[in-house]
Amino acid sequence: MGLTGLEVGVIDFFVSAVKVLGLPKSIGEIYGLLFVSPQSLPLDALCQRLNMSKGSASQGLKLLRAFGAVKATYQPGDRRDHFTAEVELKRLVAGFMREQIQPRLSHGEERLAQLLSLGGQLSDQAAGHFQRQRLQKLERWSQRSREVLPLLSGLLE
Amino acid sequence: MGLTGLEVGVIDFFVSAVKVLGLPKSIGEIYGLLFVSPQSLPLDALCQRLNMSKGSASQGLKLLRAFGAVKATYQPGDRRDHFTAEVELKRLVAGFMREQIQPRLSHGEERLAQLLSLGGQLSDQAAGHFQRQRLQKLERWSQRSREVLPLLSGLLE
DNA sequence: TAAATTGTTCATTTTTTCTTGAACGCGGGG
DNA sequence: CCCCGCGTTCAAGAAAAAATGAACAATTTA
Repeated sequence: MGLTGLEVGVIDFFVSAVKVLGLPKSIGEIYGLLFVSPQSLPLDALCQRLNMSKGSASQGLKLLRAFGAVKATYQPGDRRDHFTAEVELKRLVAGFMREQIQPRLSHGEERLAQLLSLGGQLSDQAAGHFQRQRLQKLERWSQRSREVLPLLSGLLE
Repeated sequence: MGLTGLEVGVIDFFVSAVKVLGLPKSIGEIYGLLFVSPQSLPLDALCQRLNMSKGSASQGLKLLRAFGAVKATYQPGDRRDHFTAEVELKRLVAGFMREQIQPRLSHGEERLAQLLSLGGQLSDQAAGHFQRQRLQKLERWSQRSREVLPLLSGLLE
């Protein structure tokens, strides 16, 4: 029922990792435990071993599944879903990009488009000129991100 | 004293951007205002125009300077520091990597080293074997990160 | 079909993070 | 030498994010 030293260590490792990514601790706990566990685990096993509420575990698993970071495996003779960690770094990164980065990037681009239309109304004075240049700079940044970020997944073959 | 529509738009843009990076809103506000401002601004101008406390502005600028995202420019006849936005994407990314990512990555590697020593004590049973493999997997991930992340800065030439 | 088991949702509470503002230190001028 | 302007620090308060747990579907099985 308690966790071994190794399990605690691995879970801790993932907790720090997901915090870097801006995700809640519970996500790291769940993924970490699944990562070290030889067997797939059902939701209530996660709750018990991690001292976590059913609600947290359910929400955490939902997000992890959306990333493709855990998969549900059918276990014959058991009505419950059992979960397993996906451990291919490339897939984890791809899932994170798709679910977290891309949507925000798109949103940012919409915002930028609105800014550009505002920019059209700028004066031809020095200040207006400067600000138009800055908006162009933002456009270039946006373009670069679209080019470079997808490459990242590729580098992890 | 108030902000123009464009200024609000740009600031908003950067506020969302820094949130993606896990940084506080105030950082985005400061950088955003400096980014659209043709002139360099002293601390108290930032406070006034952003309705922000001196404490926040000071701390925000400190972090932004550590990133190399703003530079202090000397203004003759004025005892105050004046600040300007650094707008080269490559440098911004490099600064963020250096100040935020690399330290956490190093910390993670220390943790991993500890885990590996724990792993030495694992049994030769199936479970121990499985967990040893997982630790190897973590080592490979760590190695990949060390290889790939530095490349990112390079791609932004 | 009733009862039991599994998992989800969401309002509330708890925890964490950010901001504030007052106190402090430092360096000039007067 | 003392005062004043500028900036930093940090304890306390405010705001934001996450966890809880109870209510609710859905699905099985008895």
